[in-house]
Amino acid sequence: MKVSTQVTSPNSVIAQVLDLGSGTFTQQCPTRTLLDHVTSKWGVLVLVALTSRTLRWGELRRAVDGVSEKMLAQTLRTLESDGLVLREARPTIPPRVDYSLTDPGRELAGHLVPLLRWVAAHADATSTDH
Amino acid sequence: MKVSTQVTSPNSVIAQVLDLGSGTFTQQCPTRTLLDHVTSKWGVLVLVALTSRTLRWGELRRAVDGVSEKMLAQTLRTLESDGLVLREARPTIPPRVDYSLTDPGRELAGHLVPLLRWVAAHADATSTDH
DNA sequence: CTGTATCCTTTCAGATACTG
DNA sequence: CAGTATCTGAAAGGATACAG
Repeated sequence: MKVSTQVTSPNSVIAQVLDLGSGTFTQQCPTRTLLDHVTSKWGVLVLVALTSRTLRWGELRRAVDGVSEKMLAQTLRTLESDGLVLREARPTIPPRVDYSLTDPGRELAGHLVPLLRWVAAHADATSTDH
Repeated sequence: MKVSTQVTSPNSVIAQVLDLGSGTFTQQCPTRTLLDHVTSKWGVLVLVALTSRTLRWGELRRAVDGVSEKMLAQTLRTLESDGLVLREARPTIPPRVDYSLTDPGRELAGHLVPLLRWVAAHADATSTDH
């Protein structure tokens, strides 16, 4: 009859905060993978940039300052396979490819925008108070 | 009065979406650093875990499944220096250290919780439709 | 214009061992 | 209990060249 101080499952705290079944956001959970995609360095910025409107490859590259071609391509492929971004290639010369948010992508971006607004508003304060 | 297709600054798209001055979230912008901290692999989970209540080191380690001691320490130091997490060490034997959210940290976590809820709700769908 | 392929450097991250 | 220090392999990321 052991009354341990740790009766609950490993990550119960996070699951509890989110009102979800225990086991969510454990290491093996698929949520972890998706979370890493959407919170990736470039993923966040791409999703937010596409909030305004459909953008072409070149426009995206300029919108997301500092991204390399390699990382932009990789990020877009990931987000597309996650069903968050729609890629539409037109077989014209010169080629033209449009990127836009899917419905789920737009929903997600809706959560990211206020987050980035908060970050922008507090970046100065946090960098000066240490 | 030039009405070119590209009159605005490099990353104007993102600044426009966020209703902020052009230049926000450029590569050199301090917002980028803070954004990377709060959207880091372990940072997000630590902040959400601390939403429920103050947690001790050992509790945090169990709450954030899969994190190594090294990464937990590194993440906590970063979040503390950003003014998001408060660290309170008690000089007792054995040592006890409490971690909690500061007011800004709590505000930020308020944006992260709905994001993680959305991710949890869509993880299955996005992983099966490719 | 829209990418892909390759190389190379830097950073991330886990394992292990050790300290107060 | 709550960390730090060091080592090493894996992964991210950038630069360049090139292709459709």
